[in-house]
Amino acid sequence: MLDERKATILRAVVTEYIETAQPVGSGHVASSAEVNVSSATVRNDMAALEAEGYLAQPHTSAGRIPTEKGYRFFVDQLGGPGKLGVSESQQVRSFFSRTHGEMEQMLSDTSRLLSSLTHYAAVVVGPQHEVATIKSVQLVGLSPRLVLAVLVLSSGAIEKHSIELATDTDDLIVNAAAVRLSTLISGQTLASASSIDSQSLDLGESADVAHILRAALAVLGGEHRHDDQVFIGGTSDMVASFDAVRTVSEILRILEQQLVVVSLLEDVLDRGLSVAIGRETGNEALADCSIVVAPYVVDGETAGSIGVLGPTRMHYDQALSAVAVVANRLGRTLSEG
Amino acid sequence: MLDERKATILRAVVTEYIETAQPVGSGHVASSAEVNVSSATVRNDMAALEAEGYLAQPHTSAGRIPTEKGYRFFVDQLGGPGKLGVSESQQVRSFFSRTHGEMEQMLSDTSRLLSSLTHYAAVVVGPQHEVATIKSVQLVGLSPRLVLAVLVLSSGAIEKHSIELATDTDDLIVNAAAVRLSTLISGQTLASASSIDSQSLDLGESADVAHILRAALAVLGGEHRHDDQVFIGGTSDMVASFDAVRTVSEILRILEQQLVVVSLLEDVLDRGLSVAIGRETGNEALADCSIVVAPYVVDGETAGSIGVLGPTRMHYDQALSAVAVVANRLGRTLSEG
DNA sequence: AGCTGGCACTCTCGGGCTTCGACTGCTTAA
DNA sequence: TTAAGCAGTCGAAGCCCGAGAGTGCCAGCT
Repeated sequence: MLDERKATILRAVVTEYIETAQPVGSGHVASSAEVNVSSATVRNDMAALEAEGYLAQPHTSAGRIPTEKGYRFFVDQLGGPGKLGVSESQQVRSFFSRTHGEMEQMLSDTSRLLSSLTHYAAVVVGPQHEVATIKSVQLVGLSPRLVLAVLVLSSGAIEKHSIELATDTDDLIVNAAAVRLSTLISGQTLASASSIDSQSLDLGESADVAHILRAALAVLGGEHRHDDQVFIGGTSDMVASFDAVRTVSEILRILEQQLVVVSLLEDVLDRGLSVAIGRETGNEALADCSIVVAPYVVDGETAGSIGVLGPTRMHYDQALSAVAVVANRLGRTLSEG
Repeated sequence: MLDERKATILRAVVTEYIETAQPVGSGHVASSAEVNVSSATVRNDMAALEAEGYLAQPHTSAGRIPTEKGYRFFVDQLGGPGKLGVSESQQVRSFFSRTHGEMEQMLSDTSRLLSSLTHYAAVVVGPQHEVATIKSVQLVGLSPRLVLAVLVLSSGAIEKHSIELATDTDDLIVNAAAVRLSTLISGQTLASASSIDSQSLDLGESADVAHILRAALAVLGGEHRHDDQVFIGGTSDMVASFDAVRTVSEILRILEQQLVVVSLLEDVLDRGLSVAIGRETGNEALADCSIVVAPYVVDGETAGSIGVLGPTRMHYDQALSAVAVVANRLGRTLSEG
């Protein structure tokens, strides 16, 4: 599609623009190291690249800036993540050697790590609970009509659900229900636990206990995917890449809607991409943003995803490497635990 | 200190400036409803107000803008929070009638409510755990050397701590330790639980069980205040009040450090204030910001605090009312549960 | 045929200049 | 003590102009 020289010129324009945020002219390209032709030749090729939709001109007699198609070509021909710089990979190593236990804390710290590596906003989506099995379940009565169910999953995650009862209860009943519930669902996955037929268990229970059990199972079934854990860090870094407060505000609004963020990342992965550029993100408010995303694998299963959100003119190579390395290490660390 | 007319003029300047973000001149003040003197008289008084430090001039022949001292006077003479508008108080009522159970979710939603009421960033600091008693404690073995301790507090909050062991263990030992631990600390406060002398319990335990118990108690003691729960919402709204991306980035950096935010709010409360203006916040990066904060009371005890963070030219009356009303309702709702 | 140098043209950006208008401060009179 | 008037100040906006950066195209060279 693009001959070698045009590809080189396009590459040069993109890297230069990412660096300077200024439209880049034929002169700069011609004087760059990889290009050995005169500026006039570059001009001709740049005109062709513009005609084909890879570049755009903010106005006549200004330099060119890459279009989304231009960035897309640039990213595609990058061909996968490169290596991390020494200080960065040092930082990653020391982070993962230091980190331990406490999943929630770890994921939150990971988002901080990723944003500090890339200087963009980092998003870490916690493991799906569907594959994890229930390690332990506990019911705690907080008030006569309010019971808290606390589940500990094999992944180390904790789920809590409050159960509101129609009638008063007491600790004895709650404990009886807890024991029964524990034998019913321990060792199962959340999905299979929530599909237990609550009709089948009325036999042999007191009405009160059965009442609580049914309410508990209903609650487990109800909230399925609702509580993906999402950790977002480094928004202040990312903000510095933009110059209109208006844009910043819109982007922050997106990031505040965690459900949107999660589906954003998963959409991108579903489409088999690791980078979504501008409108490719599927969100008009992110027209000036790109997303770099990677899944992480725990015990052979894709568990969650991590990503960074930055301006379309982001340092794709660095972001790709950072995301890839961190996803890899995070998966491995979670697998051990 | 200030005669009535000067106070009125100052009030007019502040409200006008809050509305328009433009320096306000003597003409505007003179034509405002509450002032019945000519612009020349206003000019004289404004010059005096400037000399006394309530107003400042960006440059000669521009209008005046309030200084921090000016805002301070304005806020003080406001004399406590006023009433909320009808649509806002409607919103609050419907929120608190809808909300129920699940504390974490409730606090997070509260921060959303508060930011939607004020259009500034809202901070909600969860109840301190120190006063709450331990309702239930559970130990779950995740791997041979990793045990998760899950505490349910009377407030409905959940604390989890991972415990790393020096030697392998198994479920039998963990369960024995859990039973023992439960009898030891159930019903106590976190503070008193963590002060249990771990020497006194070696008797009558197997070495393995004692090992876990000691580790568990150590962990409880260690992290004391560390995990205040903080919920921040509405940053995108607040951002829109500023016009320099630079400023925005610095403010976001502060908000990302949750520990800083918590101590910021508590500092203000400790000084007996409900509003901190500009540098009064004690943070140079927040020189252009003000904080409005209120504690909330659960079961007669001050449990936590909520606040909003906005530009110094914020709508103090609205913010004060919103914070006061929400703090009040939140405390009452948490007291019932 | 393809590349290059040259040239005319376009358009932004910044400086300098002027005008306009919004203020102020001061002086004077009621 | 207040009001009115007046001169003075300074930023904002508009305008012009020159400089500079870039472009497109053409003619000539390899």
